[in-house]
Amino acid sequence: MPDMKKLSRAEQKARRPTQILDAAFEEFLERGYVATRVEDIANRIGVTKGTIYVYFETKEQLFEAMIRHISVPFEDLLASAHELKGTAAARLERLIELVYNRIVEDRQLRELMKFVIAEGSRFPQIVDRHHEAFIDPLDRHVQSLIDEGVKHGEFRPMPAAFADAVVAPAIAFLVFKLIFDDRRILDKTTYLKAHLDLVFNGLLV
Amino acid sequence: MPDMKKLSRAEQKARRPTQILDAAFEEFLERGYVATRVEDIANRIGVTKGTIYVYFETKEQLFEAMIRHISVPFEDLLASAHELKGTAAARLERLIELVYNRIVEDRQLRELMKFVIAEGSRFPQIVDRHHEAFIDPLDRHVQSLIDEGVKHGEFRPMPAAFADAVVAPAIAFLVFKLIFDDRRILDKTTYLKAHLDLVFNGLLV
Amino acid sequence: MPDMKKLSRAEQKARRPTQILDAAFEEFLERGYVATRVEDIANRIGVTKGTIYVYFETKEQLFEAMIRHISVPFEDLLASAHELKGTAAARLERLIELVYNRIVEDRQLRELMKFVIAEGSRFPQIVDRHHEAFIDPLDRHVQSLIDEGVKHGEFRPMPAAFADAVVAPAIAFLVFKLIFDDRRILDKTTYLKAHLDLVFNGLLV
Amino acid sequence: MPDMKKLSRAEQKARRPTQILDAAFEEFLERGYVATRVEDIANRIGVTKGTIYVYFETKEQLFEAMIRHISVPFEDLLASAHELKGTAAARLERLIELVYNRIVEDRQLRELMKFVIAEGSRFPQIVDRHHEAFIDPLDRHVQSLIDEGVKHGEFRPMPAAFADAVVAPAIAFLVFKLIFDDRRILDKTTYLKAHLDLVFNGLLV
DNA sequence: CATGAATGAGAGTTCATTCAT
DNA sequence: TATGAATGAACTCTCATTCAT
Repeated sequence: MPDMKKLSRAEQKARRPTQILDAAFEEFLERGYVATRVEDIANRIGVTKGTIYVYFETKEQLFEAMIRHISVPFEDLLASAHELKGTAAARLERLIELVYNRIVEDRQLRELMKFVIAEGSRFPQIVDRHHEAFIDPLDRHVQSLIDEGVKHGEFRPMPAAFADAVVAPAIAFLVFKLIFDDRRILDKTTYLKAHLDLVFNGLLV
Repeated sequence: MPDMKKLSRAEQKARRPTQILDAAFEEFLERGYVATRVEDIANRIGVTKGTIYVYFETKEQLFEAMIRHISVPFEDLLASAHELKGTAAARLERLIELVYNRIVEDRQLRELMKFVIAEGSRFPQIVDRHHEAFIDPLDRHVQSLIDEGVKHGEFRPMPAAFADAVVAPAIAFLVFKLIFDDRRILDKTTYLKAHLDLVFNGLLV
Repeated sequence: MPDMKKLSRAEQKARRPTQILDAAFEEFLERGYVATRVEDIANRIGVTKGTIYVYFETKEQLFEAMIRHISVPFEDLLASAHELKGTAAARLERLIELVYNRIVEDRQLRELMKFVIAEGSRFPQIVDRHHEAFIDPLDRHVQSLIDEGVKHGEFRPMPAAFADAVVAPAIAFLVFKLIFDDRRILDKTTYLKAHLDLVFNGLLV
Repeated sequence: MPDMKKLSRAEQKARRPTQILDAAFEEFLERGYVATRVEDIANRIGVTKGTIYVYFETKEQLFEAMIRHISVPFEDLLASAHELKGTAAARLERLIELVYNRIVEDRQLRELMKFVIAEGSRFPQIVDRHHEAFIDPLDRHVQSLIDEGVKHGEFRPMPAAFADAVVAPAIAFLVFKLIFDDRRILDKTTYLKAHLDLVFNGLLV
């Protein structure tokens, strides 16, 4: 029976990096890369500046590590998507739902987009990585569902880049959540319903 | 024949504020609010940093003035939209086209979105102003076109927030242009075609 | 009958220096030499910075000119003192009264002492000039009255530097007025009475 | 035998604040609050400007701390005065002597008066504090000695504010020492003798 | 591993002074 | 004579980074 109450020194030590990265996430988010002080990150977990430098060589490397830390890719989401059964339409609908759920539940995913936009010109790698890890896989999966639907006669033939258009409302939803945060409440259910209705029915009679 | 070679003091002075604001736009864009040095803005137009302070009291006020400077609202675009003739569908299609054109042509509009996201927590006013001046008017106009189309039997009845979903792909297009800038080419025509196809035909057969 | 209402341009011009010096006095007084901005002095008389430099080469020279401007020596006071009649005691009493009156009435004299103390190490000349123009003549005159009184048997023989001690309470009164300005009211009459009583009666029975 | 050559970190640290305050005293004295550069204070003790900010938040707070640092009140002097024996006259004479000694020996006390006059309008607290800690206690003590002397028939009845007049020559002495510093030598003995002679014998035969 | 005193390279801002108008 | 745009040096304060303990 392991003792859960107290962390041994070794465990403590092992958690430090994660602790720092979590604190860094909050601080960098709130103030941006340049305005965040290493000391604020340290204070947030009750250590001093120097301690941060024990684990990370520079503020820049800490930022990059933090980005890697919060970038837990869509793998699981796409894995779930692959396991779906049913028509292409049903599976696409379910996938879109999963994406909305993820956007609402995973704050780090949302804020990662903020870092991509806000710090993208300072840290170009994160832009590329973000595209490779999130946008592109999602796009491909949606496109393959569309292609399948078309092949099976479920969907009509579509122009190029249609997957982008299909996914776009979810992206816009994410961006609005980012911008307005808690200032304006965006209701996921309403938004999702409108999105699905658009995708599956279009506008015309 | 007037002497065109040099600007008189008076002319020079009249141009200074605009000149500074344009330079500020470029610098703030490239490095963000905090990392931009007032001196860089000054250097960009060949003056010294003191000169900036002749026209703007603080870096903060300069930033805010710059944001106002680049926020030329959609008024003209919406005015054009109001003058459109034809069915609701035709007018909606044309409006979406106009929006894409604007996104492609108006770099300042695009980058304004970047400032909203990146500096929104430092300058909350710009978030609200952006919503009032851009998002909201566009949304309302689209919604009124939809309502009209529904009334005339052109469009089927739609769930709430449908206008958001209809506009969303344009927003996503803007955000992608922002993020990838020149790193990845986004073809407006392809994107627009997919968007319109989605809106007017949905996905299903 | 001269037109008093408006100053001609020439008159205007002739007054400028005085106007500037008066404004300089107020500003330098309030903030001290270093913290006073040439622009504040200009604003006070409704002109711009540049105008000050038409009349004075540097801020330093302006300060020095201001000091000279407000240093209207004791000549008249001492002249009045010379015209006094009566016993040495009566004349000394009257002189002390005149000094108190001057301290109370002549704000510039009082504030000159402040400049001497506050800016003395930056402008050593004003220290010397102040001594020569004010302290020393007064001291000498008091000393000569004392000597005369001693010679006539009015006063007992006195140790060296007695004039200083006789004048000292007036100096202290001035300094307190300077320090407390309007924060603590110092009543001239009470103070003067105590001073004269001390000088003419001492403390003992 | 302890190693005297170098101070340990801890010792160094403990001394820093005092070291800084002493250096600040000298610099502020020489140039006044506004003209003193934090860097000069730092250089004086061989550290860099950043170090000052480790111990004091702003130049203003440093100045105020410095004033508190040099304001070691009269408590000991008044305590000594309370222990005096003898007639009221003898005790008053001794008190006046103690005050002169203090003025001559305690440079910080003298210069405090300079700060009160020169920076009083920028730091009004120091004016009040100075009055409460120095002027007022001294005045009260002198007044109580006078009252006692009057009660015992040693002194004749005196008008109001007499204590001020009795103390005034010492204040004037202090102010002159301040103004002329080393430019003009003021001999304490001569001055004190004249002062006591004035107080105890007045001017008249 | 953790600390925090110290550094030093800036960055924002101010202001005396100049000079073309 | 008067203006005020422009300059540039100076000054306060900040903060990533180092290193002795």
